[in-house]
Amino acid sequence: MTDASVAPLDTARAWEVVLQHIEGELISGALRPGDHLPAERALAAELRVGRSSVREAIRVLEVLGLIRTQSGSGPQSGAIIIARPSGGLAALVRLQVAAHGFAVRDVVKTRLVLESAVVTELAENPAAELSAARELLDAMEAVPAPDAPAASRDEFLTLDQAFHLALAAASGNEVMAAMMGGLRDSVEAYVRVGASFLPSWETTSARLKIEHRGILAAIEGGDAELARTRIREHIERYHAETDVSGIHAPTP
Amino acid sequence: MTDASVAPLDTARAWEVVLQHIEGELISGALRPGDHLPAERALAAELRVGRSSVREAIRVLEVLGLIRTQSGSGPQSGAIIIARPSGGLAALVRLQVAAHGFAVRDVVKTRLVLESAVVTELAENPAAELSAARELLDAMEAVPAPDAPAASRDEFLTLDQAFHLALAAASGNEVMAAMMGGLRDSVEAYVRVGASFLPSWETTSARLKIEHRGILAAIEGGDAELARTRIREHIERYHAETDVSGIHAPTP
DNA sequence: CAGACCATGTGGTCTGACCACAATAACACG
DNA sequence: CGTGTTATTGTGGTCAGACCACATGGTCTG
Repeated sequence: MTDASVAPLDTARAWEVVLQHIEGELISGALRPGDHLPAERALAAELRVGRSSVREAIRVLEVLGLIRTQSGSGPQSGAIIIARPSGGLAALVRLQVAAHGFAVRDVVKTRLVLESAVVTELAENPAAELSAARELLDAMEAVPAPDAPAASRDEFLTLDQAFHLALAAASGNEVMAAMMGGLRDSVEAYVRVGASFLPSWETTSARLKIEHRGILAAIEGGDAELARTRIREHIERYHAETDVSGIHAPTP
Repeated sequence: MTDASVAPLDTARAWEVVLQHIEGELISGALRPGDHLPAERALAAELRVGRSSVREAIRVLEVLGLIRTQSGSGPQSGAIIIARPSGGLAALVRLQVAAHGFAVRDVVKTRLVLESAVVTELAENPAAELSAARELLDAMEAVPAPDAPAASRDEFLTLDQAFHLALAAASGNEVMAAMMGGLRDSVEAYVRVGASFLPSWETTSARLKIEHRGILAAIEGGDAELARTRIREHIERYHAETDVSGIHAPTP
């Protein structure tokens, strides 16, 4: 048994050792998406660190969206390398916005830049697979919006986000897709609050549907310039309408 | 004392409770950059969770670049909210690349999109403060590059990155600056490896200097289109030259 | 008054012990 | 012989307590 508490020997904290070990195995290809990480206890023994240190590294990987953990037994249990990235960026951006107070304006601006690039890419690539986006638009039409109970508003907003993400996914650039998702999530709260203050949700949602169709049409028509213009107006108008800059924190 | 092991009561894991608690205090403004988090033991007692759960949350925040931890005593010890965000995105992207979640190509592409937006913004805004970028270019000229010992190469690359970040900072959009920095950092390793394989570093660095001057000149001349073209060629050419896509893993 | 010296508080780590859960193996019973 | 039930095993999730190394600040001594 190793003597207890041998922390600052190598300057690298124990959990960093674990993290670097796993990263190394990812780079070398010893670990690939779908693979299981060794059990926490086994990893701890292998690397000669405490299980708590292993857990701290595992936690980081989980939040970063690299692995998924599941207790219990069987093939689905343990820590599994996730193939498709998700969540991590959203959590990061959300927390950075919360902590450092990134201006919502800057977040929206950045998102606009990315979305413009996405639609440009799609418009210039006729082979783009847009059926997913199309289906989401159909689903949006189907949302019951009689007089907009909060539930249907939320459902619509969810579909709205899914539409934008579908476009990003269609572009094939997962980095951009993940970033867009993260940026959108981080201003999500503001959007939902703002949406509840709209004079007429029915009017707004109808306009949003039209704008979405317009964006998709521009892409399918191969008109990148038009697609850029429309996505810009779509985002800018929406955030102008749902502006809640005077609400933020209840500064008395 | 609370009964030991009361995990799946509320469906939220203990460390998530801690994370959400801290996030809430960030959003509400109770915690601001520069503030100290409560001591781990105190936080654990307050939230009725184990210290290890608190540590897992702290670890996540640290990797995400939100806090800095320092053992010992005094004003500099403990977990402190970091003022300027850094590192987090780079770590995330780097690990995602390692896990094959992101392609380096996509990372570079995304960076290109952001940088294009930055130079466009700068070119269209005559009031932009570019003195920092200018000074960095002067510093680059001064780097002794006789026959490029590795040290001067590294120094040059550092200044190179600083130049790009200075442009982003000048645009005033912190989100974009943070993302650009993170993306650049995440491919840093690839860049440095590639740079060591260049046939003639002297030639390359001379070209890079010229390109940098050209970008800055286009911005100062208010020619957004030209600035975009130049930044694109700058980045694309560089990554074409330092392409190490065939190196990666020694797939036998 | 200055320097040495402990007391204190902090993160960092390890160990050992539970719990809840899911899959599987072993078993008993009709 | 088949089938349903019951241990067994292995996993993450959590907690509690114990050290260590370190930095600080007050206290004590020469």
